[in-house]
Amino acid sequence: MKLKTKIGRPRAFDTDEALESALQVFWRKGYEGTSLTDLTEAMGINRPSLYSAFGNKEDLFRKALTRYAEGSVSFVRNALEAPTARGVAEKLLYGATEMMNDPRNPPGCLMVQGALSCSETAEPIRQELAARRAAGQAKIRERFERAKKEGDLPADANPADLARFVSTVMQGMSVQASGGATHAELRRVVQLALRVFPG
Amino acid sequence: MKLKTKIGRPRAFDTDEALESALQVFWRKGYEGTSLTDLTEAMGINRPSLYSAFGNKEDLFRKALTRYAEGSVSFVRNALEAPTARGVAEKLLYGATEMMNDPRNPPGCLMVQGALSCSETAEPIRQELAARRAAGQAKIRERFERAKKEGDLPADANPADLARFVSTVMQGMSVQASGGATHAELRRVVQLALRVFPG
DNA sequence: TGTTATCTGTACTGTTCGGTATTGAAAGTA
DNA sequence: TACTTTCAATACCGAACAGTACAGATAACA
Repeated sequence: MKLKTKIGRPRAFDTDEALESALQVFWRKGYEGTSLTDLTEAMGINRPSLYSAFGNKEDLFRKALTRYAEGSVSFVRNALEAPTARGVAEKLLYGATEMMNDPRNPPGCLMVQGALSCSETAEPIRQELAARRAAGQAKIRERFERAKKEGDLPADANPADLARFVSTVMQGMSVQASGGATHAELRRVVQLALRVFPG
Repeated sequence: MKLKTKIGRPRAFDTDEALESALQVFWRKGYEGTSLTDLTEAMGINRPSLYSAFGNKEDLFRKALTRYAEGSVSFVRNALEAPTARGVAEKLLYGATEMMNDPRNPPGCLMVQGALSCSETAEPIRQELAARRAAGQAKIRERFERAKKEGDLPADANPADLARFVSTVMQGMSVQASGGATHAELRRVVQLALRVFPG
């Protein structure tokens, strides 16, 4: 669908780079805190170029969010493949500390920082973020259910509760990082959280 | 200073009720997501009345925040007086579950939901919230330091880390509540978090 | 070398934002 | 009753918001 005839004036900017710049701005300021002027300045393009390449502000945010999920958050996929439930939790939580304190990016997690509370007009974005968080948590729960079947988690363990616990800690870490918590501080939080897991 | 002569037309609205209404709106929509129109409609007063009684939007938010800290968050003060570190953690975390799921209020915690990410103009509010969260965490740390001296926490315990852990879980719970987590679900998260505390 | 399709840049749209000038109403004081 | 003080309500301000019309520029195609 991008393979149409190449007739006409070619695009003068790299859409991938522009999307990455937009992602950075949304990550730092949140959906509502970001203006189109913020975006066009960071992306180095004009408004009509932005609209023709990405649709409107909401479309652009969703595209940036997808890029984020497939980029910075890809560590989650690997974490879920760890051999034990404790290993999964370790990789998730330590992975989160690195992601949320990467000096190349704003602190915290876009799925938390993007739109926790907002006006009615941004409500669809808020819900999209909540749905993505819930989907991630469900993936963790499924992994823990498997771990329980495999005897890797004790028989009295509750996979849903453990998944929610891990999610809650990661989301709290986003708030902490946004408030200036250092990488070392978050790692010590993770060490404590991991006491909940056998192994 | 409110006891000046009562000359002149008296105020036609209850400032306390109006402030409570403003708090509810800020709590639900966040600082930037709330417009002056949202506020005046909820408070049942006109703009000039709002400005004369509360100053500008930022002043009003700070007043609402103080009301919040002295009202809904007052359970923290009681929690810190529990006899043991574990008791403190229990009261903090279970208190948070009730506060964040009180059907009379929006879900979550205003100090988290108010302004996690925002534009430059709201940056002072963002920092105020971060400072208040840090102050609360410091209070918990001091309480845990005392517990360690009293032998109530083991000698190898790190009060600062434990305080950050409890804060992190509470902040994560705010995100969870904002996403629709139920009271029972949050209570089970708390049960897991409390495994970190001896007793 | 035209023609056509697409992009870029300027300048603009209507709307909403936070904040205020102004006028008239309502109370206490004399 | 006349006066002073304070509040309430309308109507407005300039600025910023998301989004777009339009004209000029640049490429592939015939």
